[in-house]
Amino acid sequence: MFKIPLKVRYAIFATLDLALRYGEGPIQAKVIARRQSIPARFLEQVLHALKQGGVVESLRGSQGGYVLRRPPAQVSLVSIVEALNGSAESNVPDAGMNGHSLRAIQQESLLSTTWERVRQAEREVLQSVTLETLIEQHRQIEQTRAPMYHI
Amino acid sequence: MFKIPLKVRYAIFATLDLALRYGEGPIQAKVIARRQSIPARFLEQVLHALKQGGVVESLRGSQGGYVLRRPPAQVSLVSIVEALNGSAESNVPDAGMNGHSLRAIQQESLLSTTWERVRQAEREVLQSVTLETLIEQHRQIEQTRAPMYHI
DNA sequence: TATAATCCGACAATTCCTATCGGAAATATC
DNA sequence: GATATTTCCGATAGGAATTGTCGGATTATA
Repeated sequence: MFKIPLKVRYAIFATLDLALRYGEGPIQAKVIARRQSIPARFLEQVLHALKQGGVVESLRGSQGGYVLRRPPAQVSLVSIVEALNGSAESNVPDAGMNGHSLRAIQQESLLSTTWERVRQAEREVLQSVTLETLIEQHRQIEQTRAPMYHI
Repeated sequence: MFKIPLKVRYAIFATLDLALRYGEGPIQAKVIARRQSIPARFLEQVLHALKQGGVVESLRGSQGGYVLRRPPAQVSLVSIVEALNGSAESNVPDAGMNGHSLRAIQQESLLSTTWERVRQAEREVLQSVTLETLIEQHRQIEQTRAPMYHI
């Protein structure tokens, strides 16, 4: 319905990469980028945001890298998405009262509860999906892929 | 959570404008634009999309304009939003199998059900809100606005 | 015929998203 | 310590999507 930025997908697959190796020590952004086909330099930024959002722990310096802060089953997609938005995302383009007429404000208040309900609905779905969930789905896909070969 | 394009708001307030005058004959795009503070020329395009989506009826020529195709209580926000998207909106940026590696396809299939659930959740909320709903909310806001004056 | 309106395609302007870059700071290893 | 590695951070380029404008064709009214 509404467009989901590529950044979100990158973040999910990066954390999923970490989840698949949870407990094996830090993993470098460069390595994740190669494995998940994500532009390395861009991924750095995404991971940085995830760190600020408390999803991921970073270890600087040689042999450093990133680690999930919590086990995969406790990392929901909401936390990932919200980490990227910095918990801001005001939805109203320029709420700074600039050229905003009284009408524009009234219009906002009329739809605000609807938008809030939409956001809440989105959140609930994303909350119900964790990295663990995705790992399971991943395994199932891997299994059902082999039989595909003799078609 | 995910950004809602301005176009959507324009469409909602334009149809709401029609809803408030439902049964009083066609209303010109120019008039709606002025009343709702929407760029006139841009609104034309939005209304055109709404017509294609079956939300609105258009009458060409002098004394023409736009009319809701159905009573306000039967026009939900989903129909408005979907009219704007032309029922397309593939969500995957470039599913044309171009440079899409096998990995990219697998990644998509892993998240596709989640995205589908998100879209469905969005749809359900938008389906539950009709122009009639908004008119009622509008009236309530109008009523509670007067008392605000002596603060 | 004159006027008023939608229709339609093209395109300009702007904003947002994606991506890249250079270098600073921190850390492990030797 | 010196060096290599890696995250951190700000700046900014590039590109795509959104937003907005324009000219004129078409359709209808009067």
